[in-house]
Amino acid sequence: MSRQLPQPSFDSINLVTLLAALADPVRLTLMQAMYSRTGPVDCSVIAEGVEVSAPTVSHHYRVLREAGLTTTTVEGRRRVVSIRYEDLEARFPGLLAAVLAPAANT
Amino acid sequence: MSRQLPQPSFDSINLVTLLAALADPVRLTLMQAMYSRTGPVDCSVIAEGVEVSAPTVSHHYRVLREAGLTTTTVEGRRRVVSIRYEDLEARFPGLLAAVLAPAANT
DNA sequence: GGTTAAGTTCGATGGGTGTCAAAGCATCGG
DNA sequence: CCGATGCTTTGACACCCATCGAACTTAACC
Repeated sequence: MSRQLPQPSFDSINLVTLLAALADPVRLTLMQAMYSRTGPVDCSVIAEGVEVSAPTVSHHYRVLREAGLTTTTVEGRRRVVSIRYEDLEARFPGLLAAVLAPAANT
Repeated sequence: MSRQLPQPSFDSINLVTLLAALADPVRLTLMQAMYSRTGPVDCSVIAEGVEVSAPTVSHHYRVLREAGLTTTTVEGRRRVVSIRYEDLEARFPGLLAAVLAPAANT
């Protein structure tokens, strides 16, 4: 019933690509919003605090997914997104916490 | 005798700018080369493994410095560069280690 | 079926950026 | 003083990227 959008395998997650994906205000905001919650969340909920058009939000979700940061599944008309915690922690230990920690927001 | 090139203050180090600075193959290579050594090192020594022209190397050093990642001092004809360990660790704990750890190179 | 709703894809556009060659600028050595 | 050295600046070029409006796709609902 719910299919998963294509994403890079664990081994093909690239550090430069990952950093480039995080190096954008909108995408960093999305990631921080996901990080402050637990488990998969509806895309539109996460994107609420962001002030860009729908196509732009869609574009940013794609960049995050193709960088290996998130997993997106299609459920009906909606998209559910979640951070790839285990993969990222195994690949680059401590990176998520360092970048997305609330203290980094100041 | 040795003057220091301008760099952002501790408070004005921005996470997005910092990530953008790291999200480049050449600059990441430079940072990793600095990270594997202790203390300030000659710019030209660090840039040995990089296959770009001198102006490009100079450009990348500037980006790193203006992002708050490095400190550069002028000593005669040479430039000596070092990572701002203390500042970065205080500002974004664990970030340097997560990004520049040798394990991330694989 | 027809309609609404949620997201995506498709151009187009404007701004940013990595790269280099050439010229410029201090600095050291003779 | 003069040439060599180490690095920067400038200008130019190609390319990438964030953004949006319009059109499209798919799914829920009456």
